[in-house]
Amino acid sequence: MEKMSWIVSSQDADALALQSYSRKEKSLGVLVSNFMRLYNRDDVDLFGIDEAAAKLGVERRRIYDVVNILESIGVVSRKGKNLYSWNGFVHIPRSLHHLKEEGLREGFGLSTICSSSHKVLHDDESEDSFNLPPGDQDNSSSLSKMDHKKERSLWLLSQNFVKMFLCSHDDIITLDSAAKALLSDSQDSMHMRTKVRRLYDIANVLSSMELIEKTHIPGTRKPAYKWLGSKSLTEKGSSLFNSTNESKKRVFGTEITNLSTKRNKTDCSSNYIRTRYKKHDEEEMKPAAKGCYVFGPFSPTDASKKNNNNVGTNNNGRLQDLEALSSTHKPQYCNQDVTGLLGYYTEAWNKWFEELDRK
DNA sequence: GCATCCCGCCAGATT
DNA sequence: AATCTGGCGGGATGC
Repeated sequence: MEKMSWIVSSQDADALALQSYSRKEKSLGVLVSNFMRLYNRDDVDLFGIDEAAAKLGVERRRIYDVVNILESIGVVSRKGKNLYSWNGFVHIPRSLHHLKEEGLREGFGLSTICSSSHKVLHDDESEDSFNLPPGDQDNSSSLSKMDHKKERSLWLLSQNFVKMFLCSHDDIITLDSAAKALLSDSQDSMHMRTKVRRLYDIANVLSSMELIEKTHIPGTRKPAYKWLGSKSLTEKGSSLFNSTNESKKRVFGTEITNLSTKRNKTDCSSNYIRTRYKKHDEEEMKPAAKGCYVFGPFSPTDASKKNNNNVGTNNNGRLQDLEALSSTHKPQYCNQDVTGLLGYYTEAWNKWFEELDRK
């Protein structure tokens, strides 16, 4: 077919200008951040892969990556086909406790930076099957094929990576050393590469959750990760993903990810929802109060705060504030789902205030 | 030129 | 048979 790419309409040119690919915007870390914003709310119980993918504007495949890693630390758990339950941050300390005990039993307490020879967990060794996907929990005579697959799963790799931090005395671990340690005997360089790739994925997610942090081996340029731990996890759960304390390293969560062009193959037919959050908009959407996360970024509390400043405001004032708030933010949301969500909440607030008014 | 890791193919599992 | 899951590694992007 003839190429006519030099003849472009101004619209096309605009489209092209918008299509500058940014790898960072599409990172798993950003996705997790957005995922948290979407689901880290009291009123979320179950969610589906499809739904999450659509709302976050990414392919299903990426959601699998995220939920597998989140499941490894208990934030979500698989309930069935295309169905996960949202457990939230409160489950992390318990999961970490489990992982630590399990890890100690399995010999994860050895040094990991230099040594690469401690035994790798095979899943059937863990009696305690916390968070195992349903269906994996019962068959004790598990098939070796299954074990083989499980052994290579992101879920298990993530758990083992966390165990290394929890059980060893090294608070800094390189992905290389982790890969070696978790690769047991195989020194195959291809396996190593693959394992390291997966560890990057996991590290991105855990970094985004501020469980670990990228750093360097002291005195060298060698990149490594440091365990930040579960300190104030509950506080994190309430504030980490509401934009008040974003990571400085990467501007995680400032934009819905994976919305612009694909990396190479120009799939123009892609019907991904294209969305763009603006940092300053989010900054205006602060949580209700420290440690009191109610509605996530869509919290109505800004409105009520405004009210409090307005001595003697009536509900009309509240509604006006709400309308002002909604009109301030609404145009910024290009993602139909998110906009829909905002609309839903606005409507809910309106109803709530009307109710209050009547009373 | 190495570090990072997105992307989507496709095999295997599940319904 | 259709659909869901998710391991895997090519190769693009970042630094």
